[in-house]
Amino acid sequence: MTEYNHREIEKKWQKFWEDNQTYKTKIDPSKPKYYVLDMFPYPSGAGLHVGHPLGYIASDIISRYKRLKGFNVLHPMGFDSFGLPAEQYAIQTGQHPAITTEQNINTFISQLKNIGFSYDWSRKIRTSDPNYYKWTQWIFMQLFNHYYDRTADKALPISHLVEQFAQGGSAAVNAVCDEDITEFSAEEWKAMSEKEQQLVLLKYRFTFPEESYVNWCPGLGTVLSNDEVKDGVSERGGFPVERKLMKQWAMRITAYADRLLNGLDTIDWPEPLKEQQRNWIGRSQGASVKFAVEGQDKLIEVFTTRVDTIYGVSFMVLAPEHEWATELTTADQQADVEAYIKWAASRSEVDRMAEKKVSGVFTGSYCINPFSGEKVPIYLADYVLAGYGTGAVMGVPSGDQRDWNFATNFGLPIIPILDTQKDTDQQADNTKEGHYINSGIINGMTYQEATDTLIKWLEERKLGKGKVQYRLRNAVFSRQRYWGEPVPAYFKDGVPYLIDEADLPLELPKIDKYLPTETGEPPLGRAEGWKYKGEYDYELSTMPGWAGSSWYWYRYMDPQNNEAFASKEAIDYWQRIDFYLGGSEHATGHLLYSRFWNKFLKDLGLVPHEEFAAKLVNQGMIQGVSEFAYCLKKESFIFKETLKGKELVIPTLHGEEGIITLTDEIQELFFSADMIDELKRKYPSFEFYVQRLPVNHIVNNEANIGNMIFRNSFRYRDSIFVVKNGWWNAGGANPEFSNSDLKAAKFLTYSEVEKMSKSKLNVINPDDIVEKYGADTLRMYEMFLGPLTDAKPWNTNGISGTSNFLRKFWRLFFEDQTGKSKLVDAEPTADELKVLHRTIKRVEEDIERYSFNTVVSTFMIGVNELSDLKCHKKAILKEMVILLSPYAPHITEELWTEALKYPKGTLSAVKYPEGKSHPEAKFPVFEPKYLVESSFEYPIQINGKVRANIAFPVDMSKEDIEQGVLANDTVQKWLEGKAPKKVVVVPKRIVNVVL
RNA sequence: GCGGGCGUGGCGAAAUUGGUAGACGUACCAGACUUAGGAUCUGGCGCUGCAAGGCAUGGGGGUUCGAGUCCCUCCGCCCGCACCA
Repeated sequence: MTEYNHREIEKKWQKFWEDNQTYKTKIDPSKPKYYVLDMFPYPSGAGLHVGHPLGYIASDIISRYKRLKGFNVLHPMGFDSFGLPAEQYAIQTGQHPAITTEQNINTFISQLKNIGFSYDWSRKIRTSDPNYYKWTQWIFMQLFNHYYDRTADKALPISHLVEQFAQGGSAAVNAVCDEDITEFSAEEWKAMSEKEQQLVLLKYRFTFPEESYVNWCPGLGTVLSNDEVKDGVSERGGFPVERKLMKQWAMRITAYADRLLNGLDTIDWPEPLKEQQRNWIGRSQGASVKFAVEGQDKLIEVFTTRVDTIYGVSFMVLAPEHEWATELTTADQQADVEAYIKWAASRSEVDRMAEKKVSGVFTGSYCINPFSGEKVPIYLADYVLAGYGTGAVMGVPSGDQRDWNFATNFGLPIIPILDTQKDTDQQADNTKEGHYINSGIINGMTYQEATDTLIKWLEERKLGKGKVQYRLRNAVFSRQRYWGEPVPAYFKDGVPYLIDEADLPLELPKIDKYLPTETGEPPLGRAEGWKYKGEYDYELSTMPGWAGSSWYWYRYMDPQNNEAFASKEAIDYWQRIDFYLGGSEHATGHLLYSRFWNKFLKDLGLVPHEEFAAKLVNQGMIQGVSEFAYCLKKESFIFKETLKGKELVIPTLHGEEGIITLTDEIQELFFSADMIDELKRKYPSFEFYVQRLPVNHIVNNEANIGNMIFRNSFRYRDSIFVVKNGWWNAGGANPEFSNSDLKAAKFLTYSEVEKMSKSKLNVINPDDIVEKYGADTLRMYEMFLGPLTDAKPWNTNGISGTSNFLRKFWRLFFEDQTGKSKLVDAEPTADELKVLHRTIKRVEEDIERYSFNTVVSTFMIGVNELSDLKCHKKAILKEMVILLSPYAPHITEELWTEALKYPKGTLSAVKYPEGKSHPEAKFPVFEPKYLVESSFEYPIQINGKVRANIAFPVDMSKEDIEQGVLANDTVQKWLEGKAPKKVVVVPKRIVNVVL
């Protein structure tokens, strides 16, 4: 082999790893375990783009590094293969989603293998595989069969609940349940029919069907969970979402609200992500207060975080959807109220958020403030949300700006309640400082005294209590789709029952079309004769996407097991994820649901940890650079030819007219950058007449025209365009172009950084990079781009640097032309050892703190220095090979076997599954001997007091400093330039500075 | 509005604890070699200045012998949450 040929080498070693099952992992109690996991991808039809591998490369480096450190590493990969795109493709083409999914998975696998990941592919899983979703269904059944017992503070079997009901009725039970539970005695329980009992139990089960308002997305024909809705439209597809009352399965995640919150303090996850989860759970401490309705036997309960402001209440507001809204309406207000409710219901989430105007309507009824006994009017207003708290709010205009706005609008009194409140007739003041006024029993008290007094008063009279409210709501668990896990439940007499465990998996039936039925039932309604025991109707909706991903890390531990989701032995050994890597977009979806299911499984004693992933890192997104040009919209087409070279009259949106002189720069409908700026500045509405046209640029950002090379250019409709604000050829300056081909180059495009996606024509396929530069270069370059956690645009410009580095490394081993080995057996010099040891130290430290980009720099520096030293010594280079192997596994395997002539496959410890590894094949151990000379840290004394430590440069000798001689003039210069006048170096490593 | 983060050369970025700011890589300039190439090697490259030097980490102020790093303030950018009572 003469030159570094990445194509040959990578093919060879990938085949070797596959043939030898190099990365197959087994339980090995003699070694410490380490579990590295990537969030598994949805296998979309578009295949991988360069953004996907970023995290995979980092986790692969961690895996290979940990293996070299002697850990038994579990590093699997699989596919979250249920999902919408495959189903929509099925609707369009009639092809079964399983087929599409299978094809996509194969594409993904081959792309992943191209990059040389050390996955144990024998542990591959797919959530859409019946052998996998059997266990998703099994966990669902456990959820159905358990409830949350507050006394035990954990999940317990429903059978335990039934026993307690039989013994002491509902009073005997302290459990998480629906709000609308009615009390019953043990005798009443026993007297209930089977159906009645089941309906009661549903109010306790972790998963249960219920009528509830859901986010219905007509565009997708399904419901969405809160985290799948962004700004009132669906996250996927951007279709409008409306609120609709539907029968849905729900998951009682709220039972774990406190544990989900507290658990965050025990895990090493990014702080912003934890904060997002805390917000999502939204714990707020306050009180509930019951207001009696005048003339009716009703108590309106409100939740407030400021019960201390109770004497400032001047009105009561209910959400328009509140169940008592109509009952509280008096006859003369009926028309107004009905109109308001109707109007409020018609408004979408988006309207509601966009419109800040105060709206509301008086019901005609009044309620009584339990403290003051005062009568306050009851309103309906859509600033109160039906879904949070009780759907009712006490209005305190002096202390809350929204209440203030409402009160001002409807002419309601504003009562100041603290002596420190200012200008409450101008705006609300939410201060907690000062002493209460106008406030009955709390007059003169401070905030904490007042709150305690009021809550005590309420609790004594059973008119309220201290209460903790969560923003977190139960998760909707039904999707009206085909391509998901069937729910293993059937209905008898309107009550849901689980199918027999022996009947798992409940497989997806074949259907002829993938659309909902004519009657509006989910696609599974089309399955002919699909009934449990031929008799009972199955649940027709399927599970949401997050079901299969909420426990998958356990399946990798024991993927083929047919008796359990994973054997006890496997779970006991692998425990949990040590290093989990994925995008932050899963903060309130996958990562919250997974924590919930894991806690549930922990309560059942099936898994050992309360939290499933000890460490989590969010990799930043690699964005695409979208090139686009502006052109006139079709409607504006007439301007092009007729008005070229003339003063162009541009009509604007608002009817006025503008004039601009068009030059030759307008051709082919495109506008130059200068023109766009000018037009935009002059005519703000100009944008209305132009459209953004995405253009596909040439892969390597170069184009050949005649004998000139243009970089950063793109091709569109056979014309070459030069990107951004200028163009140049190899010569640099702006030449005049006479060639007619080049005229188009005068048109400049814009570029924007945005998410990589097929529709934006900005996708870079890693296969192309691998083909051109090799997988090792891709791996190193992606790490070199910047900190792992930062979002960054893909930019191929710098890739030659890492490519050159690998070639340079190669040349340390071989003669360029002859292919002869350059390696020698001579003893390394101190300089050579210094380079090696410094590299080892930095690489180790940087990998441990996940600073993958600086590791690449360290390699480059090391190799440059070894080149300068003309160091071709085996003793040095074999350690460099091991050191580099996590980053560039192919070239290092090749160099090891070819140049270092060790037996094949001794590079990494994992090659010897029987536990034997070559003595040399360990990660090099840091040997401080040669590092001492690279830098010193000395404490520096100023006027007798140690003020700082100084790191002295490499080329200053230890003796010089200790003898008080400053040999190095850089240090001297630096110190003299600053405040100290004289520097004295004293023995015992103290530098004494005299001012 | 609330919460979190960030701001360093033409560009991506280093600087682990307050201690020579800009490592490393790109891009660019000059040169060497030459089988003319998108190869390799050498030198240069924050700004300013002939130089010595001076000025530089968004602006201003502070603490310190010493600040990219800590504190205050203003400006700008990004992310998350948002009628949550």
